[in-house]
Amino acid sequence: MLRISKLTDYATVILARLAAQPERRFTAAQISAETRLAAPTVSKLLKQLHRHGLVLSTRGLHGGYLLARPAGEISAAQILDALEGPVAITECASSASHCCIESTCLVSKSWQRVNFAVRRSLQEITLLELAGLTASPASSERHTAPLIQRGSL
Amino acid sequence: MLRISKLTDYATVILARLAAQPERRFTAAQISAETRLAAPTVSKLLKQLHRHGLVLSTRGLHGGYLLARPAGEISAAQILDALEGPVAITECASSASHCCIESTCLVSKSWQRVNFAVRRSLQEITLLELAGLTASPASSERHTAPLIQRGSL
DNA sequence: TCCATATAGTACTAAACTAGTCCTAGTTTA
DNA sequence: TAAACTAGGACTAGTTTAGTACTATATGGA
Repeated sequence: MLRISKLTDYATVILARLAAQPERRFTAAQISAETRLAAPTVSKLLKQLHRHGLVLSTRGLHGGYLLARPAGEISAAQILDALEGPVAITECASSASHCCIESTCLVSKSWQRVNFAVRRSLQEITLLELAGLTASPASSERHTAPLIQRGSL
Repeated sequence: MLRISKLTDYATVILARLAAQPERRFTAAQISAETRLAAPTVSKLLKQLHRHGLVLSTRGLHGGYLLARPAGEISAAQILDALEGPVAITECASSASHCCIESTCLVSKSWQRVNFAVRRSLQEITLLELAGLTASPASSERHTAPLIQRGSL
């Protein structure tokens, strides 16, 4: 359940690598070597991350990639959006009319609420945490917000 | 992102139908007719739900299906487990040795924690809520637990 | 100016997964 | 024993995902 694709996982690995040395400019080949991910895949993912504004790129000789923002300002939700797009939790939600009776769509709406709540919490998780770069993870605990408020369901 | 499969969605629709009349015994054909889902699909899903103990079945003439427990005691997590199995959020987590360097696996572990936290909150959501059968949804609000405790990441 | 080294974008292929259907076996009751 | 059910598995078509290849574009140094 709640799977993320391999490519999204790879992208996180790449971003984590960039986050570890925020000032260094990495070529796709370097990242490939240092993460042991296939070079074409790394290239493809970096292009996609660039298109969504998560990394900065420089072309030409001595070109390469750089994190667009500090790792603490990149959320897990942004990474998922860049890689997987705004995919809904159920397919029925977009074209609900042709297959659903009333009770069906009620169910779909509930799943949507679950999805929305999960998204909101993913916005709270930063690349810094995903990459394991937080010095004291417990310090942010007081900012914790309930992911799913059951009353809203 | 965070998709559930069509079949899981259908299963929820079926369970919601059963939950609406907890004492009535439904045949697969009746559920198919009343939910407008294809009969073979409904059959297949009911068998799967039975195998995981979510519904009771009676064979033979006048047989059919019945919710195994009150809707309030069936969680969204149980439904997902029955339909999609204990799938991890990342594939790498199960066989991490052949493709990952140290930083890679750190990332995978973080995703696992996210997954676990999401699961825990899905355990709090009942079929009653998914089916929209709660009289006063706001009444359960005080039981709300944080889905993702950022300190645990 | 030309060439080596980068990224940008797109198109294509193979593999895996999902959804849906069908068939046969087993169970119960009239 | 026949009719009305569920149980289980196998099979197929369609879609999605992962991975690769190719061409175009940009930069900087010899």
